[in-house]
Amino acid sequence: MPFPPADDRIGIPALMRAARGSYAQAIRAHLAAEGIDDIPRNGAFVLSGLANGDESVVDMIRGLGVTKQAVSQLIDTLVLRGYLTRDINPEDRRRMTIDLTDRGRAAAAAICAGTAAIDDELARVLSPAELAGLRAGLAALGHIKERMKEG
Amino acid sequence: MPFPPADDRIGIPALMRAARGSYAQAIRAHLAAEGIDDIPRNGAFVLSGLANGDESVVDMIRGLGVTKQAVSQLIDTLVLRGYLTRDINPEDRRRMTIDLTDRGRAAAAAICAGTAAIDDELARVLSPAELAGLRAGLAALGHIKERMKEG
DNA sequence: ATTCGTAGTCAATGCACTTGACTGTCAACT
DNA sequence: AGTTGACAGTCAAGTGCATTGACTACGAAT
Repeated sequence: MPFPPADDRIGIPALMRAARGSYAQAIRAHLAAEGIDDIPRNGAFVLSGLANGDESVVDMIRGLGVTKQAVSQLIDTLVLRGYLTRDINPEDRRRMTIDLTDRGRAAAAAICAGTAAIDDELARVLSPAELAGLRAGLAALGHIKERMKEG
Repeated sequence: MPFPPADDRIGIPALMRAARGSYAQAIRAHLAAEGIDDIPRNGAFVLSGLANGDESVVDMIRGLGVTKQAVSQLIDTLVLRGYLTRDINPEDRRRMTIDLTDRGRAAAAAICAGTAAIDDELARVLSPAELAGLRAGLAALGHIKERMKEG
């Protein structure tokens, strides 16, 4: 392991990479154990978003960092696979109202259980202070681009 | 922002997603400022790996979490774009010896500067304790899959 | 000399995302 | 009312990056 590049520095890049891959795999494994193996990459995010108040495509774009077209397609395949329904919203006929099917609700539950399991495992391994640092650090990374523009 | 799904829990998923996107963008922006805009996604990892001791394709697979074919292709395009050279290793003619060109060295330097800048920004924003927590947390996430299998 | 494991590439494929153009709907202004 | 502009969403085509499976070439061990 000749990485990370620097020495006394944080070396976030390598850590980040490893974390992201491993984390995604852990969730996928958890879902597979429940017999769910046809959820596309960002599908988990959409499903749990739906379970927590999101309703239309635009609602989902915010947290997701991709274009509306991508979300549209994503929803398309989730509808196709029986996780969602999509209907015109009568209050604003431009919008779509996306809803979970039973299958979708089950999947969303499994996803939440999976992330909760990861959270629990983290809580078991890390001290409360480390946990807080992790949250703060990830949040900071979330804004890092804007911050560096200013600074 | 109806997210994250849970309440008193960590909500790592959403944080993670935001962090990863923002972080990648920050690095790309930094490279673009140096006139470098044709580095593929994992290219930065390969270049800085090269600058720190990696030599062959197998060396890079370890940290990267992708197949050897993918790495091979990645190197292919980096060679094509003038960042790397690739020659047969005379000591073991199965292996390839990958080397940075001048252009590649410049890119690697820019990448290291970019990640260092992010590290610095993090150090400015976070307390040392939070920083340590971030590192520990990311490291833990990196092993989370194996850990959860056991537990 | 055979056999096996390793390093790497080739070719085909698939998924997810992007851009650009488009439809349909709402809201505001004259 | 009629027009203009912004917004929600989809369609279609193309790209980037990964995957799988089969293959070549080389080295090491028996």
